[in-house]
Amino acid sequence: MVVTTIEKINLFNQITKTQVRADVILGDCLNVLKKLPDNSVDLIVTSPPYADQRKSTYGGINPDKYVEWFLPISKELLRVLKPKGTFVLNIKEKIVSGERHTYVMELIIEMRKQGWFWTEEFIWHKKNCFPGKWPNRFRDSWERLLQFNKQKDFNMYQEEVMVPMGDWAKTRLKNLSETDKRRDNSRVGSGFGKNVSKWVGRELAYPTNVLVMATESSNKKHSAVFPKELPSWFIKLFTKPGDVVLDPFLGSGTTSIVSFQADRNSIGIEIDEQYHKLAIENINEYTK
Amino acid sequence: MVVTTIEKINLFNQITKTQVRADVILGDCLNVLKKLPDNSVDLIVTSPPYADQRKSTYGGINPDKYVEWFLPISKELLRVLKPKGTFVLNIKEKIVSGERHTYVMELIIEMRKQGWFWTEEFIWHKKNCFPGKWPNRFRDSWERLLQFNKQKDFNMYQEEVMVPMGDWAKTRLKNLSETDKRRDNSRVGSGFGKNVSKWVGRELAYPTNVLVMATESSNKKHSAVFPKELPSWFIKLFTKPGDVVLDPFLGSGTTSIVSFQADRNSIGIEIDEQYHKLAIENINEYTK
DNA sequence: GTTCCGCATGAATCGATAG
DNA sequence: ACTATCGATTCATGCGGAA
Repeated sequence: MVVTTIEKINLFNQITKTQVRADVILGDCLNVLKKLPDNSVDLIVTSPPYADQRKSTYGGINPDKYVEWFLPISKELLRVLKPKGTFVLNIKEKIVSGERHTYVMELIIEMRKQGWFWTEEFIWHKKNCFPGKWPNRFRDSWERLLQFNKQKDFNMYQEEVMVPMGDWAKTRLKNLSETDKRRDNSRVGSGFGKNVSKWVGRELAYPTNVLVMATESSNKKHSAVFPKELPSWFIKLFTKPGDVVLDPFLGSGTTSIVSFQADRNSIGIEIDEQYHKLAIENINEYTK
Repeated sequence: MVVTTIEKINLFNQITKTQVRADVILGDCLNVLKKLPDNSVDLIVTSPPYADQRKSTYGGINPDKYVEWFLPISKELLRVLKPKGTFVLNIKEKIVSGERHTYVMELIIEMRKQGWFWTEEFIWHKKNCFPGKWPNRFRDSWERLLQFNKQKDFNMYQEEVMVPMGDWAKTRLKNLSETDKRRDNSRVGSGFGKNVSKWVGRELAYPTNVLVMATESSNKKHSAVFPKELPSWFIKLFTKPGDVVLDPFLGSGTTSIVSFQADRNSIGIEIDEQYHKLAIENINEYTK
């Protein structure tokens, strides 16, 4: 368990003392979740092991058993989430004997029966997807980001993720070249809102439900499951400083890192001892 | 019914006579489909009315009745499709009382029970999507393009839709040439010749399963459901000249136009008399 | 310091081979 | 026949070293 206190200077040049906790818990998420109190988490953002992936740590969940495996977990997540909180689930179906498996479709239907609202489906467009060539399909360059809520009324801070829309963007969109039509080079709607202050005075636009982000594959130290921008974007969108973010499948610690950096408390659960250790190392490194 | 004969000069400068038919049929697609013979269509590409859309023509299908309404149609489509043919379904779920409806999820599951293979889900990323702002969601800038097949083995002509590579391609090509020269000077190495020849002159890459295309908003005459590039892309990918393309919800005639332009026969079915008339007008205009 | 270039590295999938 | 493992395929990205 990691508990940290930091001092930060906020955007208005006022010195504030912010106490931010980053708890990294070793254990099976279902058991750990049962110990968390009701209505205590503002945002759950996670990327659970996909079917037949991460066999070493999760034993490789069979696609046919995936829904059955996940439903008890989502039930606990529903309990610990605050009424106005949000659950963002990063997932993609595997190909089984030449066709897409339907476990994600079934999961959505079953989670609604549990009481979840399926508010939206964002698309994560991975520009640098895995290479390969097959006779019957192209490379898979997108994943689902399913937004679930406990009720229709939830917290959403849209202004925090606005993206710059300069004149160049308008011109580009007007005069789409042949290449532009085929390839995505535009940053609008990509979810990049890093230095919004730099763009003050320019025109800002709301993003769409398609996020264009590259994976961080080249980082040798820790093979990040998803790029930091991804949880960071949802944290800015669905929480405010001081809120609590939960990731029941923490992996290498990405969610905890970006939560800490954004002054949000976080709870990360990881079943694998090696990943748990790695997560703590990464958090300490990125939050020095 | 429109029957047309055109003369074309093909790539080898040999004058050939190509007979391409574009049949545009007025009627309810379920009734018309029943008259089509088994295993006669190479590609079905369509954008059916979404739930509660086009109320005037289809009476506004209730989201809860959508699957029930579509299944008899998809059953006929399965029958008329050739064994190695493909069905591309452009669809997106509507928002019902604040959340995404699950009729598309249910449709996929039910169509598999009918015998369809759900091979892949392409994403159509609409860069210039409909403007607007809502307190609880962003603009919807993507739609599903569901690929269904009759069997695991189907026709696919991947080379027809290759896209230009990134800038690094030139560098890579240059380097390969350098390497090739060095190898030629230093050693005989018969095995290397093949590899190099594969890359020479190659500046194209295979696309992914995310299509970035802008909608055609400029045309005032008819609010086109999808841009011509969309059916055109799938026609090139899944058929060859002389094949038969079917669109059971033709609308303003886009599928027939691009089929004709690509030397594919087409069958378009449209229930609404005004749209049927418009489709014929558009086809005649674009194929002069 | 910049910019440029080479290089390793992926939540992959298929088909062939082996047990 | 059915499952398990392995090699081949392929391209955007960021890092590190070099000019």
